[in-house]
Amino acid sequence: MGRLPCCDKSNVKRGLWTAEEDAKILAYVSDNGPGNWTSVPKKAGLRRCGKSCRLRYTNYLRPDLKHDNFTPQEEELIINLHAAIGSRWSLIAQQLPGRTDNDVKNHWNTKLRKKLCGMGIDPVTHRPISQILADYENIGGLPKPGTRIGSLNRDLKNAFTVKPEPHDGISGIANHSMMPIRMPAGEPIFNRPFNMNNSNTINNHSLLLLAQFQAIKLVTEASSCTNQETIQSHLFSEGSSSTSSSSSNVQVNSQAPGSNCQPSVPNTPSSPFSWSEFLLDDAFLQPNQQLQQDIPSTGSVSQAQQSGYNNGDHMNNEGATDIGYSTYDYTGHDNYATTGAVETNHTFGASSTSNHSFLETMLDRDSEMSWELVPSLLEEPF
DNA sequence: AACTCCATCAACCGCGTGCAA
DNA sequence: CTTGCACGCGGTTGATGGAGT
Repeated sequence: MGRLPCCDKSNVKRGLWTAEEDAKILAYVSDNGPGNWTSVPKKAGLRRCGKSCRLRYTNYLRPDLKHDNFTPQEEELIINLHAAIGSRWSLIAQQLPGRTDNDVKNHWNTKLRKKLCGMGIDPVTHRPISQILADYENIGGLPKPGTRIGSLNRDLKNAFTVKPEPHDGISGIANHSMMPIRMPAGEPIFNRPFNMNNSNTINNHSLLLLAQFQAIKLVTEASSCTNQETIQSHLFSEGSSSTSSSSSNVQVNSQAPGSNCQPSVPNTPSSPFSWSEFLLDDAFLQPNQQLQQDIPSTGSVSQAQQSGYNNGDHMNNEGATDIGYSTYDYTGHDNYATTGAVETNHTFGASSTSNHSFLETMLDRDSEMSWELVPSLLEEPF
């Protein structure tokens, strides 16, 4: 019961594109506009899969694309957004005019991840590697050899072998190299000790969302600053948050090593979240150590509420997005839409509507989160 | 010079989602 | 309500070229 192939693989050319093929695509698009990709190969006289044509155009031939190196500002934005929303490359790319999700993803995987490792920061959790290791020691000794902690194994080599580069694209961040990335004062749920025995927690799935919300808020606040130093002080300094008080009403005393904002969490309400899914590779975690999920969600997000994400997540053919949140401009610059169409400019930090909009996008994937919990968790009204 | 290793990035793949029939 | 199609997304692969030995 496999999925049918999108085209006759034996009859299509694969591999790198020639200038001639590029010209055919461009000619087709200039005549007909982008879209209807399945019929493009036939109409344009190409022996390529329609999907491949779309990819070639959107990732390489689109006239608005930049092909030069990423600037330090772009790199910093990518890192900040990755810390906030994880590997949602298309969302991140929308904040970077002229960059595609593929560009951003490749740049992250080949450059930024290694740079963070070299700075002693785990690129998955955006936490100091030393702190992650310390947390693991706290929960019962060092992991067995071969055990994966976040992206530690994958990047361990890089962490110790990264060479200094003459042009450090993220030098501003590198200045903070061994400084822990601090969540807003009082709610450093990423920084809190990982206590496997304490079951007095809210829904663990919600914890991850809370972490994301806080990170999003943080990035938003930072992005609203115009001056680089202030941005960094928001992101890396102690006590620089708007969520100022400690999170006293909810015990948030666990964290998800390796989980970050790209949790490999089942997103269906019917499949309960378990820590073991985050710690799948961590053989030393015994089943009976899994945290309990002892608080049922109240007022879960409805399907209607959730629909925002799925509509807005996808770019339309013109590269413009459907709903407000995704055109929010973290950098404070003009919104990006490849056709030049600009939608209403929402300000995430200043608009409760857009806050909700953004949260809806997260809640769509993580629908167990209770809306009522959000303000109290953040201790700040939306 | 020959070979191996590694980084980069374009391209591919499978899956999820929206939508129309 | 179901089905099939089109499209977009994110993870992964593989070709290529440069660096190192």
